[in-house]
Amino acid sequence: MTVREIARLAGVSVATVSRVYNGVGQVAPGTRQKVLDAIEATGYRPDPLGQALAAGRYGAVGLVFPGLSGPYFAELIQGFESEAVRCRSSVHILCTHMRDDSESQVVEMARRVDGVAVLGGTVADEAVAKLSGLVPTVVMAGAAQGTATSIRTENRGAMAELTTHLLVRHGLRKLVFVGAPEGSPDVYERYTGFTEAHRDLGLSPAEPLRVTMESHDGVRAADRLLGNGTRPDAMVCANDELAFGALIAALGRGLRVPQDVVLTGFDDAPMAALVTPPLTTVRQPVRELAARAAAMLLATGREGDVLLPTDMIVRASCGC
Amino acid sequence: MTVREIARLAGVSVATVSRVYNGVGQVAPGTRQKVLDAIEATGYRPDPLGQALAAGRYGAVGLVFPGLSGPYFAELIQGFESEAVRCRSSVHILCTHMRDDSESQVVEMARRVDGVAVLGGTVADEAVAKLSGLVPTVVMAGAAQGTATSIRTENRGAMAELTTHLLVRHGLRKLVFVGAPEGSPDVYERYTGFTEAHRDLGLSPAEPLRVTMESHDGVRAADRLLGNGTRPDAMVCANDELAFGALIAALGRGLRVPQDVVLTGFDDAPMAALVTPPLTTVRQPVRELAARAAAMLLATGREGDVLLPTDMIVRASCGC
DNA sequence: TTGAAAGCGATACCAG
DNA sequence: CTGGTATCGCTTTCAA
Repeated sequence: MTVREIARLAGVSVATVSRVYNGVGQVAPGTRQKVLDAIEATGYRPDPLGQALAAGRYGAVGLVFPGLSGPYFAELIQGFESEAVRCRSSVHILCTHMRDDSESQVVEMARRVDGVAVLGGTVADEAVAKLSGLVPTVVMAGAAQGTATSIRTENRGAMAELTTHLLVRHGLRKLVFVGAPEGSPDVYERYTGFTEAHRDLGLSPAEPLRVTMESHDGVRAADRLLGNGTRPDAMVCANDELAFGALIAALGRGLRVPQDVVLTGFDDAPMAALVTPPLTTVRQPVRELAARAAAMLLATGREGDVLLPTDMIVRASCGC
Repeated sequence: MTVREIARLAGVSVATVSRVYNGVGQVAPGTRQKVLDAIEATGYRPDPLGQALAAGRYGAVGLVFPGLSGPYFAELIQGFESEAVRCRSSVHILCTHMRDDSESQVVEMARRVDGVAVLGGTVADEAVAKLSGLVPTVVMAGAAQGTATSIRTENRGAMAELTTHLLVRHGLRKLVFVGAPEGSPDVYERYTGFTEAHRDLGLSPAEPLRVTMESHDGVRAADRLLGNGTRPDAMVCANDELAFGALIAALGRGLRVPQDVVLTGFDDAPMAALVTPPLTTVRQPVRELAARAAAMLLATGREGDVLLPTDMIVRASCGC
């Protein structure tokens, strides 16, 4: 079914079909009805390709992230997708993980979409800057580059608050940050909050235990940290997944949480409240972050950089 | 940059530019070089939209799934995406979760891609049949409908083997299947294997504990099952995530696994080998499943239905 | 109010 | 070996 078919069926020109379908311009009621009947009878829907070519718009937005695992990415993708679909836009995804030619692929993607949202730390800053010259771009959970805008959550302050809580309220001293600050802007900011809290109290923070962000990495981290005699007072994990892994490993060794070792996370994943002991963590609105990123891409008026608030959630795993 | 620009720059016709760029037909070396120079100088890359319109192909494939979380979906998406990108195709995603108009959205997606892979149980069978009339379709982890093909893993046999192991090798009797058979073809098949194993031994299986598939559901399931006096011998979880949640909940109550309660999973997620005790489960090639689904969509010769093998992985959580 | 026709960007056939 | 031109499906002037 093409416009021409419908035009033939309704005995009008393609221009009129287009006008009726899109509800623009003036069309006589009788003519309009003939066209609507033809559309109804055939179930005609315009080919998105033709529309895109004519309009110079693609009706699609892109989402770029490194790889994915755990509830964080699940929320991110679903938040983004929901908003995009609501705006009648389709969603392209690109996982760059472990691929060396990711920059060219991102640029390639940019040619097929009306805007791209990229997760901070996924591609090089220069690539983001370049991308932003091609198509509206928003960096999620990272810093804007070029003409891109950014949307992020308050990581640093929340982690500083959490760390201070451990240091002051619980009097802990041997804290180890679990996560790689170099891995992503998010983790970098969290680690910055961690060190700031120490410095503010005249303490010097330990080196972070650099691991990736999946729960099995938390298991390994706990095995390294809790195995020998120099066990830390607390493992301050860069996300909840790590904390869950660490929790399983700690319990598996017969250690008690929080008595023998304190554990904290970040994200407030659904399971955080359900594990024993419930996890002290920081809630961040990931779904909203992604949804707003999509909205920023699709909206006409461009918003500036956005910072979403986070909340420290104190449960029992810190000793409270 | 359009073909016309390049043609003008190189002093040739658009036809020649197209020939050079696509490496088809005969072009004189000198002419070829002029075109290549112009392409090089401008960084020209043909607009995918124009190509799609001319070729009647979109250079994109679609992936449809309910919602997502956990390692299963991570593997699925990444496997699909990797193969699609390898075949120079872009990836559209659609999450139907909790959306009532998913059928029309799937059809809408079908109009923008060269093929659609849908996860079994995501949309109604009739919708899949309809879809398969529109565009090449493959059902992952589910039954084919209409002209769609399917690719799945051997769920039933593996679960029957695992259940038999529990029943015969460990002499357990009170087994509870955790998962909703109605939720997806995958879980249905697993439950079928579970019941078959019972019947083969003249036993009658208990009703399944119907829960969704995320780890926090495993926590809740364990709380329900392990709380009162009628604790089962084993929780046979429909996937590893549920088992992890159940493990955390069990350990949190001071129960020992496998002495007090046996736990098994399905998927062999990375963490399965790392938890304490290591999880007895079934390994299924999710990544390969998804990659082959993408390949089936993109390949010229259509494959028939595919069944991928699974492996029972016996670790310590079953009592071995 | 309507239609003819010019794009949008690329491919491919048919002459030359 | 090369160029002109029709074509893909749609939108949008411009005239009538």
